[in-house]
Amino acid sequence: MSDEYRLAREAKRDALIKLGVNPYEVRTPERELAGALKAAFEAVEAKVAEGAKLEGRALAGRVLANRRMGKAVFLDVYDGSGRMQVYLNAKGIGEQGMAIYDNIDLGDFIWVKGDIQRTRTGEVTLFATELRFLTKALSVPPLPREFTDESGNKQSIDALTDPELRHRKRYLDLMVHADVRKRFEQRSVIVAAIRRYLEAQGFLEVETPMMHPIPGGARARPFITHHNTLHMNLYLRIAPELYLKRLLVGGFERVFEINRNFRNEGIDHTHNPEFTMMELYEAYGDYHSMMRITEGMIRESARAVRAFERCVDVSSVPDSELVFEWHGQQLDLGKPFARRSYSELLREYAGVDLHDAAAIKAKAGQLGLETPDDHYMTADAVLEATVQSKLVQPTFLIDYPTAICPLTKAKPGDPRICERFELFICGVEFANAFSELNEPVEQLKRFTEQVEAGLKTQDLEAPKEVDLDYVEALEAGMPPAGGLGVGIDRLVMMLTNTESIREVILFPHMRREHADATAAAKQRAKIAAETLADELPNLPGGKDLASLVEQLRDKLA
RNA sequence: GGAUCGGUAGCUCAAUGGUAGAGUAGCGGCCUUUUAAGCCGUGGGUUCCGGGUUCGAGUCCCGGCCGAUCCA
Repeated sequence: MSDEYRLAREAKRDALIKLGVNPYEVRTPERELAGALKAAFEAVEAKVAEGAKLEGRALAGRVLANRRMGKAVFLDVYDGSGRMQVYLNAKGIGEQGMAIYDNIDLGDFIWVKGDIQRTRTGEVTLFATELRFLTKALSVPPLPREFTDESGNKQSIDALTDPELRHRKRYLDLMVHADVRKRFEQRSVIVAAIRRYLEAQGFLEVETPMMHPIPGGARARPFITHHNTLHMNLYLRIAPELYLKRLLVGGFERVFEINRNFRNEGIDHTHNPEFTMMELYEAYGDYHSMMRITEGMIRESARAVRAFERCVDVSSVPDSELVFEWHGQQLDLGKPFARRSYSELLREYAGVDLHDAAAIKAKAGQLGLETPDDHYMTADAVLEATVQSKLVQPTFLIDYPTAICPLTKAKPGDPRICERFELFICGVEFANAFSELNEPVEQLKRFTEQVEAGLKTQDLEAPKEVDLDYVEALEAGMPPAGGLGVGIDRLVMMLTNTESIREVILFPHMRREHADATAAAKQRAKIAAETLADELPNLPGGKDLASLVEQLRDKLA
């Protein structure tokens, strides 16, 4: 029978109730962390020659190992700080206590109190004089095993190695993999370091809408959602950019936001449909100040990770210690980042002049690239194919062609080139920044061209509509400014030497398990029918159609 | 979107087209300082789903679902 485990645990749960024990206890008596108890014990030990002892200390946590030695028992209890061994016997906790013990399974939570001493084998152990049951686990935790094989090598059998299971049931992954927990702690350390860095420079953290009436600020297909009572479609944001710049118009001079963006594109080891982006805007700044901030922010994040790894103070980590390994490369984040111009690198690696449309087209053909019917978009494809992977050490790729940067100010003296950079490390884009375009007339022109070009070429990623409200905001006057976006997930990947974005996102997107293609299609059709039924009555002449849709909806239901 | 690989006990994995197994976890027993505890005994399966070939399919074929890797 497949649920014998569950039945056994349910029986123990019921036995606990019979003993007068609540298997889902409400309150936990005072307790200390395993790590703190060990440290305290070792401090006592340092002063006492023999028989060091800490009396009457309590611990709470999850039981993940149970070694019964006849009438004595050793449990491994884990809390947020780590592991502590607990010793139980009838002499310590009484027959009643041992009766409770008989109903403990791996995965359950308990509270114990007693004296801390070393065992004969030298392990710091809590010899329990009191045992309380806290929480029953009805399923078996996947347990990692370590053992020594025939040839004497230490081997470990990892529980839960299947990435699918690990991601779908992240709670189990976290429960049994200390390194996974650590990676997410590092993520938090990185985000905290960024906040600290920006706040120290006078940036204000703000929150702007996640649901946009017109998606903008990036080239990407949006997710569409619907507001029922407003009878309008909304888009999950693809970038916060246009809202943050409205704040510069309003008078905030330094703002940033760390939050999710949503892009309706494929999923692979570097793309998750929702990902975390840091965007900031600095009034009176430009792309030079953005380079300074980008470099400083990444360096401070790196320093924070090093300090966390070594359990030392952040300020004690020198720049020379900021070498990180990623994709098998040694990356020196302590040294100043290189700056190379777009046209220079294109000439160096592709052998073509950025402004020579014919040469670019020929090169693209030679590389077998799908060429959009657009000079500078083709140039960008050529650059991506020839240059990008060569940029291993941190490199600012600067001075982009204006034609592919609708939100960027042109360089004084050359309208074909604009003040934008992207930061590449190991061939991966880490940051995107520019001197922000703040001329409303020019902005309207570029937006309009972008929409028209997108319609003409059926470009799904191009904007479908001009955000006139944003242009109107610029008419009120936005100060000259620099803006910057940094992908947080990628930064965490680099600083934790991780190859897949799914390993740095707690709950990466997964398809539904046991999905049925037919049922899913029916579901989508049903949603479409309901939306239509909702919308049609509001259209002139829509009433007749609405009744047809009602029939359709009933059939699908 | 394409190619390749994978899905077997709670977990980690075996199984030439011929009775689906092992370790661990579970259950029962012995053992009051163990730590992969040990020893004895014992239960546990929709082999991802649906078809097909075959006397016979975990295995071969087709379709689907869910992943992984590489490519676009």
